Amino acid sequence: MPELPEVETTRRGIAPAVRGRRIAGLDLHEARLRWPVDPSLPRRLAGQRIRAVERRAKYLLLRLDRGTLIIHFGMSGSLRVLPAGTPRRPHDHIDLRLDNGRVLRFNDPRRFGSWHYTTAPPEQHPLLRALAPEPFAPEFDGAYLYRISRRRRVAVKQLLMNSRLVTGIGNIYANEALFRARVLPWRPAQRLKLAECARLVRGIRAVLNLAIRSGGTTLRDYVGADGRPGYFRQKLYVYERDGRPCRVCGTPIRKRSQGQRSSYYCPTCQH
DNA sequence: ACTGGCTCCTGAGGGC
DNA sequence: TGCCCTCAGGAGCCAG
Repeated sequence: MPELPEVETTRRGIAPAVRGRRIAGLDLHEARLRWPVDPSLPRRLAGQRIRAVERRAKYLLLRLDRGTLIIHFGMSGSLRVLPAGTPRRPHDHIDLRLDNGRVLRFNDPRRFGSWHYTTAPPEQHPLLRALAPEPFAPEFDGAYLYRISRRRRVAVKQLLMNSRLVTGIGNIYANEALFRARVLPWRPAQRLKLAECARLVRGIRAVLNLAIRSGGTTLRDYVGADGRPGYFRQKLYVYERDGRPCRVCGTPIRKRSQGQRSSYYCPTCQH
């Protein structure tokens, strides 16, 4: 799923229902996620209050009294707020029961998601330690992108999807940001001009902002905290639009395989 | 130090 | 209808 806009939409959706609540219990129905979920989680979390709901890159962070829950949605994960006692559906793996009669329920058909708990500062956790700056942080600018792309031969699209270099971007938003910056996805990173890097930063921020405002992009599994899909899909310029006319110039959008993933581009607008 | 390929898993959709 | 193949919002890990 879940690139930055979907995680952020979930964060905003669940925050009002969970912030300040006490954890009544955790039901672990399926621990075989990307990494096995710690079976002592129920004991360790019970009774703690949820102090804040934050996001780092594509990770959702629940700040508790004595530690932090670090949740990742993988390719197909989602988190919903439901009334206690709502019958479980297929792939509902974890329930975080709250003291207000609600349950925070994690569903993930492909089980690429993860749940970790740490009592150390979360930024020191191995999964978060090496992450690049947030796309909206001041230090993430054209000069930054230009600097990290020197000497790298990888295609610019791969660079955008490398979380040690750029965070929050997956296949959908990489394609969309490249279209907005008018840069072809397979351009070697080291050949980018400073002006193109600046356009990419603007394109990344614009597409992420708009997607957040639309509640994210739903292709298959993703739903927000209220169970409703995101509707940014209708505003996509290139992703899964091959054969259809470019919204800017009318040229048919093309699709090409790049590193085990699909790239979509306008052969006229992008160079 | 980079880079590309493989891997985990389930489900949907297309071709025959 | 059913079977087989390909592909899908991620990203850690490994060999070269």
